[in-house]
Amino acid sequence: MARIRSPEKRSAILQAAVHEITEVGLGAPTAKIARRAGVAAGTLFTYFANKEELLNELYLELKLEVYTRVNANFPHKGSLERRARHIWSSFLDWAIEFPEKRKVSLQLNVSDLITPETRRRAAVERGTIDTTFSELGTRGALRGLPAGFATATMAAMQEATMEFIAKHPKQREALIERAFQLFWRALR
Amino acid sequence: MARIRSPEKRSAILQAAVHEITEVGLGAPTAKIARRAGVAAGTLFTYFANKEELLNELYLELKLEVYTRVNANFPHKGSLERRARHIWSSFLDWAIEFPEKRKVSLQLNVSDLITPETRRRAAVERGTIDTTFSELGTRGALRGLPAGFATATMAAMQEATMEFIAKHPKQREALIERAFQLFWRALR
Amino acid sequence: MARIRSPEKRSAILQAAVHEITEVGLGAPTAKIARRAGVAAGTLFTYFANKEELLNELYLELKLEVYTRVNANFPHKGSLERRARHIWSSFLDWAIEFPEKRKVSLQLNVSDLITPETRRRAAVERGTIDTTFSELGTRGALRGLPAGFATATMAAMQEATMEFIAKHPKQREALIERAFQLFWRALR
Amino acid sequence: MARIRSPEKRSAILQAAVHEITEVGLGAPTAKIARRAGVAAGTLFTYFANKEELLNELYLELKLEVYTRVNANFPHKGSLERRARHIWSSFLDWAIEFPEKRKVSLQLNVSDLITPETRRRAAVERGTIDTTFSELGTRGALRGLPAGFATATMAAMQEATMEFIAKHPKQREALIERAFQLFWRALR
DNA sequence: GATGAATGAGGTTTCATTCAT
DNA sequence: TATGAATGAAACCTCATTCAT
Repeated sequence: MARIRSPEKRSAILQAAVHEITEVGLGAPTAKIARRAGVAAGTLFTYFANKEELLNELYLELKLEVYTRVNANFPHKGSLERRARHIWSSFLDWAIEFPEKRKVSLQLNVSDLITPETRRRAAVERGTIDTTFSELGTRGALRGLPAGFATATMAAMQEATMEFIAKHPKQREALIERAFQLFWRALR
Repeated sequence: MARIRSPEKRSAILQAAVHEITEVGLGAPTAKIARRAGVAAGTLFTYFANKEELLNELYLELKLEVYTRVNANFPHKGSLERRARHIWSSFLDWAIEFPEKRKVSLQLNVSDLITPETRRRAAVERGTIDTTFSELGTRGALRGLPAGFATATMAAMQEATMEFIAKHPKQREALIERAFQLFWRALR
Repeated sequence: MARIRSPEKRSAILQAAVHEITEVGLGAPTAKIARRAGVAAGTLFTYFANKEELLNELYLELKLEVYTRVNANFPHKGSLERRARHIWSSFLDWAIEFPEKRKVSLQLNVSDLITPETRRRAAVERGTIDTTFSELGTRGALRGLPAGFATATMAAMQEATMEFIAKHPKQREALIERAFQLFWRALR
Repeated sequence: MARIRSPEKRSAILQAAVHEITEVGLGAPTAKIARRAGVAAGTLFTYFANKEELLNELYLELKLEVYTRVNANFPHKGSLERRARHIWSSFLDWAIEFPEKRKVSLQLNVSDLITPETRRRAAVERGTIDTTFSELGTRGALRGLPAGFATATMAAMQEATMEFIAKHPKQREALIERAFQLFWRALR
């Protein structure tokens, strides 16, 4: 493997994996992923040692993509609420813009194929988010609860929100804001 | 009369499925499930037409098990908060008592193998819960949000709670109560 | 097995076998045959030791049914042509009346499951037909050809005739007669 | 470039199928066919999408092989009888030379696995034969009978002939000629 | 005798991965 | 490096037959 010859092909494979997994789940055949990516079946294995590695890389890629979103235009100097709201909407915007990616991310999350090591590497990149939330955790409602509870709660409430936005896309903006208010009221 | 189809065997298969799926995911081989249930490979198919049906029935079984829990000792005449707290703790108790079942339930949830029909049948059994939550939905914080948002939010926050209880089993009772307070404060 | 308890059930099974084999070929499951016959899967095996025996018996039954037809009203004292014509039409009438039986008979014929012994037993019952045809064989066109050639030729030409009658049922009578004339002209 | 799909392997599989089907019928396992062809079980499916396709292709292959025989040295300018006799003997020569192929062809013929489309494609290739026989059909004995009756009759009488040649191989040439005379006398 | 659940060998097909080209 | 044919283990499922009831 060593040096990767074509980053485009690598991306195409990951992209194709998202589509295929959306359609048929994690059991999606590597051959189909390769075909959709426009490469030969064997080529996939010059970019990823095996299917498990492909899925782990995909998991990482998706997480990083989200974190990149959050970090863009992050209001480092804003109030806690302002920063929390930024994280909240960045996440949701991404999830709404790429529903397939979100779905795949969910599947990978519950799967045993993603190694602890991969999960650790993903966590490392969450810097900004964690900073904000650890600040939240020391305050009021969350005091005494384990660190990370806020993040988990947010993730959880976002799930609920996304589900409803999927069903009522027109009310999107209102739903995002109303849901954030619930979230914020709970944690404040 | 021939031997009659035994509910015990059916249960054993579902039980075995929970174990196997916990270990290797939804790809768990039917042959292994059968072996673990103590029946021949072919016998599994006299109880479930095919793997998909097995998984759908398992999904239903798990959901019903939870709902049965919730309905036991349900304080029909209690205050809204009292009823919400009952639902909250029943759910969590079950999830904590049977972590494998919860894990499998999660996997099935995100899987495309569970048909809309199965999901509908499961939803039908949620009577008590829905009544309570629809009452919640007409009030304060949730007014104007789609019906069902409360349920989804609870489910979501419970996910977060369970995750932490799994990591800190000793603080179980405290976590359940603290998390409920967050939840209640958000929705009230 | 010994004494057969219910000839009706035996018949029902053979009848059901005809239907099932018509639909899915000789691979028709014994379980389906049994169900269609209105008996349990296991019951089939009290009437026939195994599937092979069932098929052999079916083969025999079908052959005997045809021979019975031919023997009914057989013009023992008619001319050779008259007798040949009787055989010709009896056969065709049966095949047209029971196209499913004919189809199954064909399938069994080319199958290796029918033992030489069964074929021999069937042949034994062909008395009248063979007498007529052996008479034919000593004459004109067939002299010097192996005994049985006439029968085979008739069977073969009837195949052709049936195929066309199946497609043009209205011309049935005319086709039967025209085809017989061809046959007769050839052998005379 | 990777290894290219080899026509030899494809042929080997079809050839192996002929042997296996001769021995155990259309239920012959694909695994055995593959082994006999000297390829891995999975390889069979890179040449044929599934067993049904394999059988359909085999049917086609066998038919085409016969038609190729008939077309070789076809006496396009010969008399009608001369051309009919050529068809007659070409067919029989092939059937006698490759009794296994003939047997398999018979099995496929009565099987429901061969699609109408495949049968149509096979029919398309029968050009020369059909021309000759349609000419026959307009004459004497066959006038008024559906087109194709001559072909069917020939096929049928050849069946009878082959059966006898199989039992009396020494009289082969004589039988072929005598049988043709019967055929010709009938249709003339 | 009748039943139909139970069995497990065996069938077809899929698929991650290898490797000749 | 890229290709895709080749591999063969393993998956799901079927089915003739047995046997407890």
